[in-house]
Amino acid sequence: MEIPKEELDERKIKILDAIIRNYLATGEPVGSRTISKYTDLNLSSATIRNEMSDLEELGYIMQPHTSAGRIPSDKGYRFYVDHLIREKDREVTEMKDLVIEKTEKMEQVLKQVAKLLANNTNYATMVTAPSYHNNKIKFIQLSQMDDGQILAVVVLNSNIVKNQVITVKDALDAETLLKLNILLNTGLNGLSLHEINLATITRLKEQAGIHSTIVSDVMDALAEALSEGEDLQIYTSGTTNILKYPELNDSEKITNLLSTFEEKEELANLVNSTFSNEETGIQVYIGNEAPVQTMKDCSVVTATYELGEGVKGTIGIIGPKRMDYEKVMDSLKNLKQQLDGIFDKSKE
Amino acid sequence: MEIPKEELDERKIKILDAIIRNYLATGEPVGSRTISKYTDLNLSSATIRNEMSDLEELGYIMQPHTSAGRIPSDKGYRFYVDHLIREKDREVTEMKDLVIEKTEKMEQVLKQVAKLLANNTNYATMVTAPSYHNNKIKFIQLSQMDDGQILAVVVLNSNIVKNQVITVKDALDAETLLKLNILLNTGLNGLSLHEINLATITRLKEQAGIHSTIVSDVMDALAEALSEGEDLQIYTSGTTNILKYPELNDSEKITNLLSTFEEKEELANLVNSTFSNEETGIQVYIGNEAPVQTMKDCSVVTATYELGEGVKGTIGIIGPKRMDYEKVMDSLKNLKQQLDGIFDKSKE
DNA sequence: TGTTAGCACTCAATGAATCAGAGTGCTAAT
DNA sequence: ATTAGCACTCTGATTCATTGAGTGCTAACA
Repeated sequence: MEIPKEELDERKIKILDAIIRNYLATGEPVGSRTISKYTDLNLSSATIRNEMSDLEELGYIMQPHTSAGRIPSDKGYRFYVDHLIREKDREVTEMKDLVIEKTEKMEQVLKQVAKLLANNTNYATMVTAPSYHNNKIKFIQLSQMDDGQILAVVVLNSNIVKNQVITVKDALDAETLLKLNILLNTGLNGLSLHEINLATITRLKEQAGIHSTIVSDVMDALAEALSEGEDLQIYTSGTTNILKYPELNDSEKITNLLSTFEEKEELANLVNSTFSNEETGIQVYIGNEAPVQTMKDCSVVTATYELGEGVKGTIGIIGPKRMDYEKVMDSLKNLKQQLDGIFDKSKE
Repeated sequence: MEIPKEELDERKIKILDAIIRNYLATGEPVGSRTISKYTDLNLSSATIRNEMSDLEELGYIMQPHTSAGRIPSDKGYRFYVDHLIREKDREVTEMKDLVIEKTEKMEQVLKQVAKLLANNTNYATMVTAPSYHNNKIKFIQLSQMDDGQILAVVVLNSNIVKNQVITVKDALDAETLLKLNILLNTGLNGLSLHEINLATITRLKEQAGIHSTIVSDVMDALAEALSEGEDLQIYTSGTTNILKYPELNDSEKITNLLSTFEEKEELANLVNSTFSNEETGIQVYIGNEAPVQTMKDCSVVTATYELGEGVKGTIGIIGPKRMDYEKVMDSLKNLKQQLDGIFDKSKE
């Protein structure tokens, strides 16, 4: 990926660049005459035609039909994204609107992010809540709620709170409850969720003695409360934006896409495969590269943000292949930074 | 509404009925010949034509264009819904799929309901969480989470749990916390949310003495935690179903409709105006009757369910005007009953 | 050898013209 | 009051010609 492919000389690259930029701007196939004027290399349309013919043979561009101009192929877009995008530092003014309002509720923040991004880009967006896997238990509290019902509250390191109601045979007296609370807190505090293994659990049960069944119940509840998070909170926004792009505006495509957004399960694939990847933390899927079949006519750009200690979430933008990659990647980079920081702020 | 309008004699009603039923089934404008065969009254198409001409003049049906059959007008649909739908007891078999799985989480249940209903009807659906207004406080618990942070947990009568993190200047010792907990619980338990007035609050503060500021904080937190519910939780499902109906399948309409579903704010109007209304608890909006402008080409059927003691929520179905009103109303009745019951069950 | 002018050719998009079919409204007969 | 019959209207599908953008190729040129 490092070496600009040898198969393309300077001039071809310039032409390819011009074609793609022009197409991104207009959405129309671009012809040789246009390029002949648009670029600074002073060449006649005929020469451009020859070059374009080569570029097509190499697979970077294609014709919708014989007598039309050229549009970029997936390979073309890929080349553009990998080599042609300038890392120009865009004025930050434009990003002003992307300032996240500070709120207590994680959920609110994420919804806000999705919305903001959708409005700002005119594409569809998704944001996932951070995964809890590496999150640590900060605090556990059991309280008697009712005869026969106990409320278990678990607070995780990033101030995420989970509740679970446990039904027990007989009410516990205050003293026992206090003991259990202390037991659980000393036993589990500071553990990350997958550090709670069988050994930990049996040890707790032993210590609980006569009340070991309660401990079991609590562990079950804990598992359930947290596995609820497992099936992944995903917030989407601006899904109707995709209706704006004629190349996607076909009844079947729209149904498929919108369904994918509504069901959300599929989107998890995007998230799962998006982890990893290089220093920038931003990943671009063009057409079929995306791990979600229904998005084969789209491009997807994702970023992962991190709330400290491996607690990660994903932001994604879904739009037509001819999306404004530069702007989108910039917006994501910007938001990613803000989100990376938000944890510390919310702590203070 | 009681008296079948005198302007329609027996025969006209029969014909209108036939036209509407036929149109609901096919979606095509229906002509005189069709009616002439479809009904048992043995009349020639010519006679039907005369009657249809009358019906049109009276505003019950209309022609998309001169040489087409007739379709029902809003007034026609209204008449149909009010007078023509038979209260036949539909086999319950068909409803089998509509059994709600019992789950602890209210949120899960509601999402499930929306989905179930959407799959079953092929229309778009919405379900709102019950409003808390008349819900009573069951239990409050403050716990020390961290230095400077207190976790407040509030459980409402219907087992809805809300958390709020409170930041305080200095940590409280266990004893004080216990006192505050007792104070709050004895002071607020069993009160519905709007029963907490200034008098209650000042009394609490007095009793708290030196810690009155904490009480203030708690009340603020309480307000915030519960007002979050105010901006109305609405779950939608099957929104892409509306793409299936050609009469709605027009780019602009779709954008508007889907946006309404995504934004959700507008949907609140449906909910607010849907309260009240007669014994069945089911309400039908046809076209412009709906309090949401974007739904002028749709019909909306809503039902309110009740989780005891005035804690109400709404279920709604949004589809084309030619929706299967009978089936929809039956489904809603069915679900409404199940939901009305679910509270008691989840208590046991 | 690379570049360019010129020309024939292709194809999508547009619009006019035509035609069939469904359905109506009206009139005259029963 | 009902019906048969017919002229009329309008939509939707089909065909056909026209236009214009853009290409590929060839031959001339620097």
